[in-house]
Amino acid sequence: MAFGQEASEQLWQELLGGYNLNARLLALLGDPLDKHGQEAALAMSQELSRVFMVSLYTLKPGDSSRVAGVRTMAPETTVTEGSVSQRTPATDERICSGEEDVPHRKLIGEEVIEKKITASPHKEGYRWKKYGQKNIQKRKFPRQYYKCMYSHERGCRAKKRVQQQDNGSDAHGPMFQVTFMNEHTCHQVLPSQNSSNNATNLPATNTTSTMTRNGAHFDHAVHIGDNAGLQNKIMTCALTTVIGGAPSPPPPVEVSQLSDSASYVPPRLPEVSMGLEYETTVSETGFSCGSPIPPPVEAPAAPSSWSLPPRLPVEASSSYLVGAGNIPSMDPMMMEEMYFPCSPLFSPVAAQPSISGGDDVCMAVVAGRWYTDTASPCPHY
DNA sequence: CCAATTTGACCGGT
DNA sequence: ACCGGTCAAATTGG
Repeated sequence: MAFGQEASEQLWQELLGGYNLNARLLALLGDPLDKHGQEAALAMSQELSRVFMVSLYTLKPGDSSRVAGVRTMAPETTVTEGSVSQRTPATDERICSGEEDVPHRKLIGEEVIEKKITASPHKEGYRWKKYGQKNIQKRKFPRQYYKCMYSHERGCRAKKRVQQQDNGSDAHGPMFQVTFMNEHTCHQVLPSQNSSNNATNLPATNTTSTMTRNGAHFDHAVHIGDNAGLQNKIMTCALTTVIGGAPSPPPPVEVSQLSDSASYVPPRLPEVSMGLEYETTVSETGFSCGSPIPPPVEAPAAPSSWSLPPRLPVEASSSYLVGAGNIPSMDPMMMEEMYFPCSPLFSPVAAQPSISGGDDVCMAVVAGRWYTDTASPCPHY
């Protein structure tokens, strides 16, 4: 299987996100769960399944094309084109965006970072400011334009466009195409960051609401700490376990480790949809707008410089999946059914009615409880 | 009152 | 001239 550098990196990030999410889940399971806790745990578990599925799709020999077709399993599950293929160059935008009918318009100085189809276009972890809305030819719904909240004060050029799919409305609700442009450059430490976002909160339980006082868009927000040392520690442990076949899984990340600036947060937390929105707060080091690109991880080397032992990681890691033996040879469609069976118990859709808050209400998890983001105009989709 | 959103005008590429 | 993207004044809402 030709494994491109981009694909490796995407896989790497996907798995990092999965590992971190599992650490959160473990932390959450450390205490007796109330109803909200169970819901959160279930959502995390489902998201983990998604992470593994996407990763396995990516790894599946000679079947990378299937990856791009991983269909949305839940209203807020995301198909990230960038995660399954190359990042989308602007010149390929039409093809990837389903805008073949729209004359190509060159965006000078705009680099398309990622495109994805999602039911939750505002939960990828950044704060955005809406600066425009436009009816687009042959589009049923207007396109919305956002730029980074820190575009001015930090000169961040990151933008995103949200386009509701004309036919994207399936049983799970409307789907949106989200196009991200330009990397965030707003992750610099902000000395004036208020101290209310401090390290006293806990992860899984140490989340703060994604709502801002003024109701600005604040998507699911796991903010990235910069402690490469901890990342190294975690990843070394994880890989030692996975690749080396250590008898026990890597120790869970200490809650305290996750709760401060040293916390490890995945480069791009897989969209913990299902209403999961985290904001791992950053303390004295200041606030990070959150870059999806992780700081360099020293050990192991970056994905581009190490080769995945073919299939071994998959098989090894699959041991952590309940009932997921022999996955590498499994047909992808079977995998979908395994991880997202249509039963009410496992269906992400059915599993979250109580936490979805309805079609137009954004939810956030704070200390294991669900909060409604009524301030944010969770676009009346 | 302030900050975010809305929306019509404007700009520039095609 | 058309159309998508952006700007900025007006509006809205907490």
